[in-house]
Amino acid sequence: MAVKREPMSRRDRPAKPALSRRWIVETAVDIMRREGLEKVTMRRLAQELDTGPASLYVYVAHTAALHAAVLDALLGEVDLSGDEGGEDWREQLRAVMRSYTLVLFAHPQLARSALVARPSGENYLRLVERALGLLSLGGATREQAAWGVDTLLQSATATAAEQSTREHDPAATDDWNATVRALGTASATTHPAIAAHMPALIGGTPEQRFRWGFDVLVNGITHTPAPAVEE
Amino acid sequence: MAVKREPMSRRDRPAKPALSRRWIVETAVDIMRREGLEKVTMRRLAQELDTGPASLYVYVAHTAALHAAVLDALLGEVDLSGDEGGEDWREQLRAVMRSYTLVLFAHPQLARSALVARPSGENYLRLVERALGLLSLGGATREQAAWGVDTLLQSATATAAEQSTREHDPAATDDWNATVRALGTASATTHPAIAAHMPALIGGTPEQRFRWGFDVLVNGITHTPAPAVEE
DNA sequence: ACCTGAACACCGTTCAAGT
DNA sequence: ACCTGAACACCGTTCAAGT
Repeated sequence: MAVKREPMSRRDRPAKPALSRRWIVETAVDIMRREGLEKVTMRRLAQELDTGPASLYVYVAHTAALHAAVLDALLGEVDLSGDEGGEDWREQLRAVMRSYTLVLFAHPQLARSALVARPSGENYLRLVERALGLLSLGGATREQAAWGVDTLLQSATATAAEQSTREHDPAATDDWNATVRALGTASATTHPAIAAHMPALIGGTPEQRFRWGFDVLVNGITHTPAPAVEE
Repeated sequence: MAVKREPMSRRDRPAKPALSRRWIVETAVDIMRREGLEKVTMRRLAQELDTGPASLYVYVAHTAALHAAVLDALLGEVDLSGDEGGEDWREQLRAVMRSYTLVLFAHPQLARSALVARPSGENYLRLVERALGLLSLGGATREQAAWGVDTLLQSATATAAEQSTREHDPAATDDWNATVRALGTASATTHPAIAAHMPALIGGTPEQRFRWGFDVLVNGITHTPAPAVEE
């Protein structure tokens, strides 16, 4: 007996889920993992979702908001435990910041969008919460901790945005080479200080730079008095 | 008697100068001042120069390089004297960094492009030269000065990139509002540290933040030992 | 060497019209 | 309320062909 069945076409592949913000963002993350953030466009995403670009605007205000949502999803990968750091608040904070930096390094173009559109998703809040707690443990005042978290995250984000571009964008590599060349050929007579600082200006391993940059900020944050902010 | 004359059309307005990198960049700066960096596109620029976009590629490798050239031109406006600062190296450096920050704040979208494509023009070199000199005066080692300049410029640039977006881009204002709202509504039970740091997290005048941020970095840079970089 | 027209392969966003 | 087709107004970059 033939079984009565629905027309097959709809069942050949997993049914196309109804449009929803959640599903849109998941698909966007997918495209980013496979092809990079520059392919996460409204048009391309719509195509992947089997609809027209106009449909997305019901759930996403504009492209920047889409990228911000992708970023927050990625921040879910940050290890907030600070486990490697042991008991010391400073080492734990270092581990958290290292994890944050690594996530951004692994997804290059995202760091850039974080500088432009400050994230505000759940994973971002968790990260801020954790960093505030660790700085407080280290004896930072309320203002020092609050502004310090800002500075730490901004610095890590900016570093990732700079470095990442260099690694993945051929054009940006040119720019970096141009900078190195420009610094290198600055003559000792016209730019004596540059010449005198030369090996250091372009040297240092990424790990050395990360460690020093982190220590600079934490030392500065905990030792520089901040004015009180009123309610 | 009728005077014999050339066809007028060519003389009605200042003769169209021959294409040259110099003239291209000047025109680009012009468009940016009038309409913002987002209008400085290859196509728009070519139109302004009365030619086709393809012609520009003889002088400019790609759009990012064009924006980098515009940025370097703008950096000519930075006051390197540090005059307001008096005799103290620290106050002079603060004045220089303040001037740099103000230039970027005045030309918002440029800061963003500086983070992506590191500048390497003459004006950028002068700025680095000056900052290195002042940090050395303050007793920084070669490594501290070299890496410190990087950090100072990066921090100022990132701050401008963040703030500037908020001021000029309506969408970015939304994002900032979203962040403030997200931080503000983080409940005391799920995010106690955020709640505890609340007025400070989003508070402080730009001037307070600038001063504190600068002091954090300078204190950190001069007090944090850096490993030696070999030749 | 320098310049160009034309083409290729894309974008974001809006809006009137449909369900 | 949600979804869509179609349009508007743009992009960057390449390349064969010209001067």
